[in-house]
Amino acid sequence: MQVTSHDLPRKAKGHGGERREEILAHAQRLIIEAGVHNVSTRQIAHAVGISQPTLYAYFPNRHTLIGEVGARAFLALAEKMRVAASIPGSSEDRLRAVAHNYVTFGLEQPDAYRVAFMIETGGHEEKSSEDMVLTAGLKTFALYRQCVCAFLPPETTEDAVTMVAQSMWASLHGLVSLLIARQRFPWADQRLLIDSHIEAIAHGYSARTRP
Amino acid sequence: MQVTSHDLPRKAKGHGGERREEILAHAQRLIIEAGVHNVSTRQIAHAVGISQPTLYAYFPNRHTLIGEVGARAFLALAEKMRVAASIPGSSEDRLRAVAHNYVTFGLEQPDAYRVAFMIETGGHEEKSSEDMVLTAGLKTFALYRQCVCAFLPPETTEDAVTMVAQSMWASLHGLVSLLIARQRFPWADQRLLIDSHIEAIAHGYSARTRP
DNA sequence: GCTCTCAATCTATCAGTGATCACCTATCAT
DNA sequence: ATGATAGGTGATCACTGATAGATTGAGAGC
Repeated sequence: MQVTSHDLPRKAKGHGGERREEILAHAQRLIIEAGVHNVSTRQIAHAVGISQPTLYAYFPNRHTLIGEVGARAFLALAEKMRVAASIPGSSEDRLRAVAHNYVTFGLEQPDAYRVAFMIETGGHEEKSSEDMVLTAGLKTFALYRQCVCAFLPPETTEDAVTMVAQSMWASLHGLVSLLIARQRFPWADQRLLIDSHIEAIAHGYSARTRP
Repeated sequence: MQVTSHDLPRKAKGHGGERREEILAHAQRLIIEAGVHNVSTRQIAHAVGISQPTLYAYFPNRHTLIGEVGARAFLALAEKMRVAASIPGSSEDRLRAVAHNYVTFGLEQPDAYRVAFMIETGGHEEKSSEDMVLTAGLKTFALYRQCVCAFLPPETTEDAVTMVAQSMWASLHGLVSLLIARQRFPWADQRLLIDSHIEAIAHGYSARTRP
């Protein structure tokens, strides 16, 4: 739990934004190291080398700060998916690849994933914070939706595409979040489970040629 | 936020268990009313009419107390699924009914569901607490697995049944947890989405007669 | 160079949290 | 009646997120 407290001098006049970035970077690191619930504002401040109240000059509250870290995790996920979305092959292959990268991201960076998806809004719903994650989420979802769109028959309506994409995403999220949150559950062989899950998702919405 | 502080006298000698039940009942109520993160040990104690340290005579820590509330929510969910699992019709109908009741439970009692499924173990993994939820979870899962087993071809191996059941459950959980946690996301029509999701889950693992 | 301004940051402090301690006190078997 | 003990307490600890008000220092204008 050794945290570096460099104690660097204050930022120049117009460069408060840099501090902001530093804070976010350290917050992300600490969260990944120790888990969301085990990181306090004081720890973050100390890691950055500033006093705790200074955080509140950059973020209205802890929730918003964590939320922004989550939003960035979302974008990292989007990047991983974007890579998979541009491999050669059939649209189904790409969909599978995207799904695979999605799951992999969640399992490799469980706390980033947790922050992005499993953060509980305390109920007060402070717009600013929630919107931040929401916007990032929408951006990432749009990317996923595109893959789904290419996978579905061309005559599918926009609304139908959206619905299918949301359904598929939910299925992926369900597996990842459960694997993360319930590690001691007697899961089937993880590799098989993931592959089978992704296969079922693709098959579930493939042309329902019910004779 | 008015809480009843009856201030009833102490329990008789062998009846500490009753207090325990009272605590759990009030904790559940408060959690459902205000959300998991907005309920403190002091609030629970005050609602029951005892002092805060007394809680620690019945539960080793807050996490365990909340965990037990979650475990009970699990059992309530199991009961709802059990009802759906015994309706007449085909095994596929029953599977759908169970899935529907699952989703409904989550949406109607989001905080019970949150406690049961979305509680973050702080990482320290105190066996007692985690096992409690895990045991209840296993019991509920076993029930679901039974429905899945009846739905699958009789020659399916035990391991395969387990895997499919876990995959299906994960899909259901994904939808419920996302609908709960991201209420402001621009979801498709909720009724349609749920029906379509359940349909896709069933179809995803139906006989893959790929010609 | 000097000074003034204001962003950047600090110290001090708040109320509330989970948890622990040493200590009462009512009940019950004897 | 009495002693053991389950049941329950007030005081307190270390820590949390958050706020108020004072202070520092970089840069603009002169």
